[in-house]
Formats: sequence, C-alpha cells, structure tokens
Amino acid sequence: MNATAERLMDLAEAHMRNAGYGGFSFRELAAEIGIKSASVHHHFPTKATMAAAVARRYGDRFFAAVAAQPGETPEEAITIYRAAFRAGLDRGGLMCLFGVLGAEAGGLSPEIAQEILSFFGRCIDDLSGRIGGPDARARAFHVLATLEGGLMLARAYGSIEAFDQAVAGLV
Amino acid sequence: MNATAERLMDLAEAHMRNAGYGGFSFRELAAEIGIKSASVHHHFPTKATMAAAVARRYGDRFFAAVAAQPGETPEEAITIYRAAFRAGLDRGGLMCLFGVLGAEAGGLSPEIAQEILSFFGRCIDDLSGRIGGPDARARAFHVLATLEGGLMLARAYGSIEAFDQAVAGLV
DNA sequence: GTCTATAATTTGATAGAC
DNA sequence: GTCTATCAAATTATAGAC
Repeated sequence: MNATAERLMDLAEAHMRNAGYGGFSFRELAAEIGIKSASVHHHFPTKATMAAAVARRYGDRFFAAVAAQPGETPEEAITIYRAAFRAGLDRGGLMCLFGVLGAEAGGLSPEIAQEILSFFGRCIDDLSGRIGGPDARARAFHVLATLEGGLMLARAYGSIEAFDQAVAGLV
Repeated sequence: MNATAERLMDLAEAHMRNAGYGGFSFRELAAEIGIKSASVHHHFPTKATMAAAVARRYGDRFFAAVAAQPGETPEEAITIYRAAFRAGLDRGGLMCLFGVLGAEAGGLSPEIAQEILSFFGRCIDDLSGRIGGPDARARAFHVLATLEGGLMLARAYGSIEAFDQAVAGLV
C-alpha cells in the first residue's frame, strides 16, 4: 500500500466519520494533499471502491484495538470496547465509521453494505464469545447498540459527557 | 400546509430515513409525484429548508406518539419510547430520522443541526422527567442511545430481532 | 504517479410564461 | 401551482501525455 494511497484513505476516513459517504469528493481529498482528482483514480478506481477499502482497514484496526486480554472478565471485554469507541470521540469528535455508514446504508453500494454487515457480524460474534453465558448474544447486541448510539448522541450534543452517561451502566 | 407540500415531505422523510440527507434530490421527489423539480422550489425554497421542515414535523409527530400516560411508571415510559422507535423499523425498515441526521451531522447545514440538537434535548428532558430519581438523566441517555443504536444495528443486520435483543434489557 | 483536458451526468436553483 | 428553459456548479470518471 502506497504512502499517497494511505494519506488519501486517512482523509477519506476522517471525512466519512464526520459527514458520511457523501461528505467527501475525490477533488477535496486531492486538494488536501496537493494533487489532482485524476490522480486519486490511479489509487482507487471508484469512490465506492475507496470507501470499501477504508472500511476494511478501519475494521482491521478496530479488531486489533479491542483484542481480548488473556484471562479477561466479561466486564473487562466491555470496557475495552467502550474505550475503543470513546477514543475517536475524544480525538476530534469522530463517529465510528460503521455507525455512520450503517445509518445511511440504504443509499450505499453493495460492496460497502457488505463491509457493514461483516463488521457488525464480527463485533457481535467476538463480543458475545467474550461475554459468555446464556444471554451473551443479547448482551452483545445491547452493548454495541448503546456504544454506537452513545457516540451519535454525544456528537449531536457536542459533549463527550453524553456518551459517558449513556454507557455508564454497561459495566 | 398544502397537500402537495405534504406529499413531498412524506417522500423526503422516507428517503432520508433510508439513505440520509444525500439520499434524495428535488428531481427525484418531483418525479415520484409527477411534477417538475422547479415546482418543488415553489413549496420549499431550498433543500436544507425542506429537510429542516421535515425534521420539525417528524419531531412533532414523535413527541405526540410518545406522550406520557397519566400515572405511568418509569418502565411504561421506556416501553412507550421503545414502541415508537420500533414502529418505523417494522413498517419498511426505516431508521429514526434524527438517528440518520445525527450520524452525518458534520456535513449538514446549521438549520438542520439546530433541529437535531433540539430533538435530542427534548427527548432527554422528557424521558428523564418521566423516569425520575437521582440518575434519571443518565438513564435517559442510556435508553435513547440504545434505541438509536439498536435501530441502526437492526438495519445493518436486516433483521428486527437485532433491535429486540439490543433493547430487551431496557425495561 | 501525476498531470491536462474533458466527457457525461447530476444537482440545486432561478427566470419568466401560463 | 406548475410549466419550460436554463444556469452554474459539482461530481464521478476516462483518455492520453509526461
């Protein structure tokens, strides 16, 4: 993966986490790193392809960040997830990329929709496995929903305290 | 409010709840009711104005739908909110309009951002008043975040059961 | 890998007739 | 209230030179 391509993905990710898929154009990204939009097409054939690549990279980094600690308790697993979601909010007031894409999923291309489904499926499987017990899956859905919704509320409010209050009862 | 204007708002609302603010154009709406895009501008001067009007109407209907029952318990208040969120999902797999707009809020006009802030502020105030107790506000944030996130998850999964599992522990 | 140039389309919006 | 006609701008994307 090229250095320019990575810078483009960084910018695309930031824009999408702030304003959704429609929140950036190839011209914007190009201007921000001092090249032309035609050059962006050299790295990513289409906008949907680029967004899907950004989504895949985001997912990989996310699951690396929430990797299970040896011998962790269910509460610790939830705390790890909570911290991962909070980090983006704390550094620039950014949403979870998949929270944004999931909300506007009805207008996105199939390749992006596939990334969304894959991400949340992986989240639920991982989290429910680490929570354990008979109602692990329902708890995983609950935790994930609260974290995603909490991010959105905190952004709407413009205050990270909204997130903290929303997720306080999770552990 | 004109009948044509209302039909336009109905369509705009459906599109936004499915694909966000960028999920419709004046031309699309016009074609769907058999007029021209120029005629849409007769009813709504700009797209942002129209979206703000749709948002305001959505909020009014929402708060009418979740109106407090005389002598209700906190659990009943939460159940009323949960049913209101679930209704749109059940009828067409639609998101909460403000869940979508809140997610992509970074790219929306100030007049729409104002509607978003107003809606969630009203939600939290209403819900925390009906829940009561020392941690009412935190509980209200928690309920609202879980409902919004649950809708998003259910849509991503394409299954209303994801919503039901996510919000099962709320009451 | 980046450029110039441009195609093809869409979009938000306006002017003015009916 | 709706129309035709049109503008101005933006967008995704491609061709081909360097």
